[in-house]
Amino acid sequence: MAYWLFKSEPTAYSFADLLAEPARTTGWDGVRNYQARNFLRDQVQVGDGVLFYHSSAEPPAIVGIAEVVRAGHPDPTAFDPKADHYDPKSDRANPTWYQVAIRAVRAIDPPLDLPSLGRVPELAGMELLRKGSRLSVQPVTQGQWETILALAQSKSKR
DNA sequence: GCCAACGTTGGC
DNA sequence: GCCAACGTTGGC
Repeated sequence: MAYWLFKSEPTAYSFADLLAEPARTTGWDGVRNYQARNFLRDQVQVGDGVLFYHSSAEPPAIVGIAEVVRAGHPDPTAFDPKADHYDPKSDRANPTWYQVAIRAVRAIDPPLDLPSLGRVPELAGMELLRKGSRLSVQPVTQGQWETILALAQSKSKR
């Protein structure tokens, strides 16, 4: 059991979009960075926890929790000439790009915005908070995961 | 819109 | 293998 943070620009694909999917599930396609690809292909497992993060948002924030429902498998959009992230160099016999499938668990409301996360001592050292961090699939430690869930719980409006 | 911090490409 | 040029990400 491991934990991850997945980034998405909400104008491209938001947590609300995930909640609106059939079975609240989608293939996490379009990842075209080798370090992120390696995590998706080799390490992300069914049952792992996912923090859903909105980048280039106002403010950038962790907005939901998801779980992995299918481990790494080839990303079909890499083979589709009409897809945004089509990669003519990838082929089905030896795929370059991988995806996993995730299912929404619940929204974090209010979201945990980036400036606030930066003030949490327990999260010092989190990859998301590192200056220049661009990795779109990043590992989260169990301690970071528990801290974030506790923050979400304590601020939750019900 | 700016720009820092990357990652990728390609000449050599 | 080096590294300059270029492209991208993403906070501000």
